[in-house]
Amino acid sequence: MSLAKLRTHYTADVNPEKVDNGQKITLAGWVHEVRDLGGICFVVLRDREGKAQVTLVKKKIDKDLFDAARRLVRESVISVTGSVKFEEKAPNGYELLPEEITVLNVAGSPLPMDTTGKVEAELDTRLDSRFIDLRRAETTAVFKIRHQALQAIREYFVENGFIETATPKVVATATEGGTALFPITYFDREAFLNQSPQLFKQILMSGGLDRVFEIGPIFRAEEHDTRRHLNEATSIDVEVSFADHFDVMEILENLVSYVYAQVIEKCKSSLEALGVELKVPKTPFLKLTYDEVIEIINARSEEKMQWGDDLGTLGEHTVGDYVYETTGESHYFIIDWPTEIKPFYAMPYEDRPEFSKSFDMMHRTMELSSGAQRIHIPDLLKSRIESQGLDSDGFDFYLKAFEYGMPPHAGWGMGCERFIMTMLGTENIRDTVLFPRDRRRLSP
RNA sequence: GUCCGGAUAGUGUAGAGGCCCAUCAUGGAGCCCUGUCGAGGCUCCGACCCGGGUUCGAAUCCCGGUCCGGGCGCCA
Repeated sequence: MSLAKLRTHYTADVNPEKVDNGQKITLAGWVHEVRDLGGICFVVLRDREGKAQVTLVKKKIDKDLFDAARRLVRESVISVTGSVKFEEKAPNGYELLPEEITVLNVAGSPLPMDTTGKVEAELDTRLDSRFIDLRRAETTAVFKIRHQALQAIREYFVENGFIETATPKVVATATEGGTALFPITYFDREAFLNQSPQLFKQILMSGGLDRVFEIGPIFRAEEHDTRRHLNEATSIDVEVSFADHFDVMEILENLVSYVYAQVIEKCKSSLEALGVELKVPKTPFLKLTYDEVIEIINARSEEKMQWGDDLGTLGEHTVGDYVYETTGESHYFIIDWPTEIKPFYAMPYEDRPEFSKSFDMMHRTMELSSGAQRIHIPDLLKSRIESQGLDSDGFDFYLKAFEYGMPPHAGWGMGCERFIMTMLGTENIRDTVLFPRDRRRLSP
């Protein structure tokens, strides 16, 4: 049973440009629906790219084939060989007049959820039965777009002289402090799942790789419980030598608008399936200083902020709405954060060390990315680690890289799922991950 | 962690102390039907999260538990 025998075309590839009227083809996929009208029977076959109507007229076709078709069980896997008939009355402008229908596997019944869009299912139900959920065009569309976005990200980096790297996800010590880590057993030692490639990509700068990017999983053991947090997420990370924070902000905003443009160009049908109309964000993004952000929040929100506080959710929304109302754009930067509330590796300004050369890239609804120019001076770095209450001994492997020629450098990390979520306006970040890991969900 | 809300057929829902051996849709089984487009018509099938309590009577009220959703916190 060769593949060519089971499928010669995807449903979306059947059109007058590629296929002749009357040509014999084989489609393979799932039984989406069976509409038995008595004297005529329509079987809708669905594959990854779309749907095709298989039409059987009782009088004109073998009786056994007709009976077999009308008894097909929904969501069973079939392969149908027949001749193409371009027909205005058919949904996609063509139908398949079958000679042979092979049932490759029969689906059980009842199904865990509806695939036709007639009955909604809750996210939890959908995630429990992701294999069925993915058969819905809306769900597939999200992952096709995610794929295209990641593809565009790689293109952008490669075009701009970046090297793709892979750093360890199993590590000996906490990297940055702050977030909680998942402990694991590593032979007879305790180890952790890495929360960020931060320290490693900086070591690569000492190694002279100059411009690196990495797209990989990060793990956070926080017991947060919101629509925008995951315990296993995908981080898009960048580190650039001989650059400051403004240089890498430029890379970031250009990347974001490039990805939007590519998705708009290459994912038309997926965007349509989701009912999403995208607009390319205008660059450069607005830059607000931390001090300006405090003023905006204190002027416009119930929530009052003092210098040195981090932004709360309400504050993020207040500023996001302000930016959207005044510029019509959703993306913006918050720059010049207090050194104290940023990680130890953020470079303080030489002339006002209470401020750091750091930034967050925000979407109207949430934080997407944070970055900074990094400290490349070993003594300063060591004292910053200690002043944040961390033990510098645990950072030996990292600090060593700074003592034999570390160039000045800057970088950022962006949450891939949040990026996709804000792009598509999905209500829950779990919608953007095939098998999300959150505080409660460990399976499937 | 905290506050608020919720749990009814496979799925999504109605239900506010007796109207409920529970509504509707979808689905499944069967019958009718030659162009369906979420086809249509008829018949049947399938459920009150768990434990305790109040009451003559509980899906409905109360208490405890479990699970789920949302806001905030933590965090990216």
